[in-house]
Amino acid sequence: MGVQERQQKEKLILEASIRLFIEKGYHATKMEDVAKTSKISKGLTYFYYKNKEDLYMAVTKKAFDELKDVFRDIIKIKGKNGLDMLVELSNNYFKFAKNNRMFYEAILNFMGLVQLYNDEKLKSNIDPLVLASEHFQKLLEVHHDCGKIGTQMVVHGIKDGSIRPELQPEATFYTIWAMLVGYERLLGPVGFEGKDAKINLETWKPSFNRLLQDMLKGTFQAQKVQPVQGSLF
Amino acid sequence: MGVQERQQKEKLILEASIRLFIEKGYHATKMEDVAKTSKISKGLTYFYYKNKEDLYMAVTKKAFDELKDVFRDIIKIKGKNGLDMLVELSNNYFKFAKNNRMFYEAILNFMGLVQLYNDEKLKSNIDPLVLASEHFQKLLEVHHDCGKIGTQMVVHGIKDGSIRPELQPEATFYTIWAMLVGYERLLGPVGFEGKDAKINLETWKPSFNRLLQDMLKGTFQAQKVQPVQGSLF
DNA sequence: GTAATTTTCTGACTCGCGTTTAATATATTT
DNA sequence: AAATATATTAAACGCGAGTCAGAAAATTAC
Repeated sequence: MGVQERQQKEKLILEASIRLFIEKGYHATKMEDVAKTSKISKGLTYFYYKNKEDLYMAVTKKAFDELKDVFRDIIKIKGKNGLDMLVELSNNYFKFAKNNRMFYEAILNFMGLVQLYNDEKLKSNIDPLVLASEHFQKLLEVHHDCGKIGTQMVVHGIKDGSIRPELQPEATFYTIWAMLVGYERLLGPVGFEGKDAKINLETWKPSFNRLLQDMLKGTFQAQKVQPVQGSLF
Repeated sequence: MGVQERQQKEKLILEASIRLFIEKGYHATKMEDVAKTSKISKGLTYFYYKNKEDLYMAVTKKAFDELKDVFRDIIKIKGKNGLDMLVELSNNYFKFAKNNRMFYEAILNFMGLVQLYNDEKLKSNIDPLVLASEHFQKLLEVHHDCGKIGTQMVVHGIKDGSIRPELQPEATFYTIWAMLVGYERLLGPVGFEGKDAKINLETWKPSFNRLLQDMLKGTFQAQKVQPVQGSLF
């Protein structure tokens, strides 16, 4: 069995687990389910993946690769200025999170993992097999790739005049990304703010977009934000 | 045993589990550890809490209450304009996340839970005992409280002229909160961006602060962001 | 072409741990 | 003090992640 065949088998298991994780979630998916769906024995899954978390890391890698595609798809479009690219990225980022919830959850989980990793005291809380896994390092790289692509968009924007020139591109992009991460996370609770709340899913989005763009452009028209029609995304 | 005594016993178990969760993390903490630390039998913990997740929800409630205190401590200070309050909130929010990592992790976990809750298809993935728990509803309320306090800060800022008046206070505050959530989450990976990265923990923070304030004030001085001395927070 | 050796694969087994339960002690009511 | 309700325990259950001894298949050696 060459490298080729081994990778194909790994892919089979990976795809089975992705299907199951999407369907029932990580915890409800049993290793035996994964084995059955992959039409192999339970023991064999442990031949290809160190343990369940290692498998999840492989899923996370797949997830992050797909997210990276979202970034790449936008930067390769010609005839869009930098700011518009970032607005488009913002929309597609939210679409991605909505339509690939399990994947996005995995990405966020990874970010949390890195938090632990950076803290010498908490590093030991991470499954050592995960740390030893090839995926962990790769994931850091893909994350960095996304950062680089996004930063390019800001650079574009500064060059074409759609973004104010005094901004440091990398820090600016990561701040935008931060807004996207946080907005997506807060959507849930905001969806609940009934009664005395003046905000809801329909009204927040346009305000959010305006603030994001104002921050980058720095040219304010003192006009009211107009609510959008229909549902979001 | 009156309500009083029961609550005291619950508190004992809660405090034991908080200590253990901080020390070893949720998964590494066994229900028997909680029982031993509380000096009761394992079975009895299930008399006071429905299951481990229910206990974790109680911990989350405590966590969110503490976060709410961070919000309240700032709004009650006199002689600060709205913008300065929000800058201070931002600093203290990050401090809170750093110094109470387990608590903050619990809060983020809750936000993820609400995401599932809002999705009819994924609602069933949530432990039904958690949904039935008194804590779940209470957590939504505390979240809302935080939103209200933060919104008040924006309202202050608009009144005292430190924040541009055309902004919708609630949407604006939630956007700020989104920035905080996302910044904190991205800190981990950014801490890794070595080699060709021009950003690191020291350089991002001041840029982030500038962008946040620019967004709110809308008065740009076209000056370079100056790096801060020393470590962050 | 077959024996020796390595690699792939299986399914029964172990073991830890969350949760349940039957039995007991303690408190409360009548 | 008997009857009832509440608090508490220890043992047992059940599930599922991970292991392991050995079978099957492929590869190499002669």
